[in-house]
Amino acid sequence: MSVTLKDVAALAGVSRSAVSRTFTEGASVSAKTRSKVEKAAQELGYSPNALASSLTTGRTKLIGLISNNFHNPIFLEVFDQFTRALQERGLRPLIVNLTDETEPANSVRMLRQYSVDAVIVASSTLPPSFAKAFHDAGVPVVHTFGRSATSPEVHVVGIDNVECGRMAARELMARGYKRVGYLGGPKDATSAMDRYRGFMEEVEKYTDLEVSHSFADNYSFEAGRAEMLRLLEGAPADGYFCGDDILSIGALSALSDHGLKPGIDIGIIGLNDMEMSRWESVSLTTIHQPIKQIITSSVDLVEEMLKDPARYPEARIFPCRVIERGTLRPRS
Amino acid sequence: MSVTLKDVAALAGVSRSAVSRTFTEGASVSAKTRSKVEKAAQELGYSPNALASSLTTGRTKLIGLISNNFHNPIFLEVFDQFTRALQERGLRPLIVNLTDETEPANSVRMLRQYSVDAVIVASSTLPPSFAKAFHDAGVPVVHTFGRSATSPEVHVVGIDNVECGRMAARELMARGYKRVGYLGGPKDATSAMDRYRGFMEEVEKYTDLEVSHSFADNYSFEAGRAEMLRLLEGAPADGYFCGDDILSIGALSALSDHGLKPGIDIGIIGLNDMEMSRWESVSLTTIHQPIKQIITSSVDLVEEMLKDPARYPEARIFPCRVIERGTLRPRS
DNA sequence: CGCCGCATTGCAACCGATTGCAAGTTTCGT
DNA sequence: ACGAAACTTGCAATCGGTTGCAATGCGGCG
Repeated sequence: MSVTLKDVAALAGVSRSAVSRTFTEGASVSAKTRSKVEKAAQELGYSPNALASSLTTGRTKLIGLISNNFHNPIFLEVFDQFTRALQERGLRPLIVNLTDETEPANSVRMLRQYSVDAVIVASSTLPPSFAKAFHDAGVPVVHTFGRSATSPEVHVVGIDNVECGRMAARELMARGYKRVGYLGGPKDATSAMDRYRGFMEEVEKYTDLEVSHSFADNYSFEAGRAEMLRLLEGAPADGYFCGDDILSIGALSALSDHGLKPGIDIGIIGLNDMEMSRWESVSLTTIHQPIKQIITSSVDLVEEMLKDPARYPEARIFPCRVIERGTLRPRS
Repeated sequence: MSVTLKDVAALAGVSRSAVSRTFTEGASVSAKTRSKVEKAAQELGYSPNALASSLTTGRTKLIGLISNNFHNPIFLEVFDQFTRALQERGLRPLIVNLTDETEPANSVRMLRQYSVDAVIVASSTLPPSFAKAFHDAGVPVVHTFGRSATSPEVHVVGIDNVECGRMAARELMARGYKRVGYLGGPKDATSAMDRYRGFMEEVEKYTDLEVSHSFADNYSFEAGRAEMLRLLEGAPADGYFCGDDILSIGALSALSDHGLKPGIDIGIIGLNDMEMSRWESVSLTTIHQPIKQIITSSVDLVEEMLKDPARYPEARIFPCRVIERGTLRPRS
């Protein structure tokens, strides 16, 4: 079928080893043999079989990329960045779509069958135990957007969600909101709970605040919208921290249904600063998360793990900052 | 390092062949050996190395998934569908992000190195020659969202873009628009040109129309918005066919900047019917493209190619229909 | 009881590459 | 010109599995 090492060796009149060596960095081949081999390879249209070589080298350059969030537009940006960053380093993303599945067992088995060199868990909702399962199975793993910890069990790259919760609370208070609410992602999402914790921690320092909270079914426009519509049925707060931009945008849509103006009637602050939040018609005040750096850093970390698999687990936490646009009233 | 066939064979006290056979469908093994092997495998946590076996079987179950569109939110839906459909069939998507690259040579070489069983080119902008390059290299390929043709050189699954152009034109005319415009994707995108062709074909049948056209830099919100802003500087048309929903949404944002109401001051019809188009604040009248069926059908086709690689190229074209929402005035 | 046929099993070659080792060839200093 | 050091090169084993083939064992039948 396809042309192999042997064919090239035969045509070039050298041994298979010689061919192999001309295609591996830093092997000992004379200029003469090399050129003979290259000519033959050219002629036959040969390119080495990466999987066969992985058998002996133990490296496939395949990286499992796992996610469970295919409804939040931010993930298009995330995939774009990840796939490019990996490609630039000669690594290949093998995607696992985890929708409707929370058990790691299947993914672990599957990715081990394909001998991935490492795994990236790109999810802000999965618990640390998920990534841990790969670690336990001997597969190097980094959990991007994962729950940060002072002594992580696996590599984590992301933000301090608790601190973001505090930051949002402080921002609402600085603008004089007195009836504040947290509208978070699903209760089983670690990010939703961490942001909630930070938010509550901060608002509880004050006694003149009326605090409420609720959780959307998932991180999506529809869920954010539905939850805000529900809140508007009763007595809503006047300032909300929505745990994610796409929830915020859903919530904004609900406000608009009720003829309420964001930033005037009700304040909203999001988290992520995704592309859409900058759109004129949205203009969402939000907490910026440095996605690009997080992803670059994650892939850096993957490379370092490949060099030293026993590397001690590390948490890389990036600072966030508030981006002021139009959905909160001015600071008082 | 990891546990292999040999380890299991040793523990179970059988030959390596026996172990291999218990893990391959329909091989001849007695119940007794099978259970011995299964017990040993269980104990050692063995799972077969898919890549090693691919060496002899010639099947990796790896499918290259190539795209160059990571800025259009519709592609999040596309990736979701593709990855799930492939997984359900036991196939693994190996992603290639083609941003800023139009030459197939690199992708072909890379995917051949990884011995993918087949390739899916998911792009409405790449020319047929791109997919053809895989075919020529002996890699089965299906071009999803590709340019349809009566005698395709490779398998194509998608819609008839020319017909969609006509459909949009008819729709604008049925609603009494007289100064009509096409605001398409980039000029080098096959879909943009095909839609343009159909649109012009239809409007040129009438002499009482004033027709204009322009092309955005790419299929993105920003590009659609920028192009519409530019048009609004001069004398805009009163009814536009935007070659894609995300362009439409960008254009809507531009209208809103100028205080213009879609459906009242200027009509807009898009194409795709992506999730966002249904959002209240958008409510885009658009041409629905049956994404899910297209993707399922593409993956079906991949499976059939695996069975019969010499399969004769086929075009599977799905019908589209207009979804009426709020950005065109009522039919007159 | 003997023979036949079938299911099961292990041997060994092979898939496409890499690599340690030893033999052969250069290169270079003196 | 000679010998040692440094390169090159091919052989053969190996990576983790698969599979054709021949050998083995078994049951069943006459």
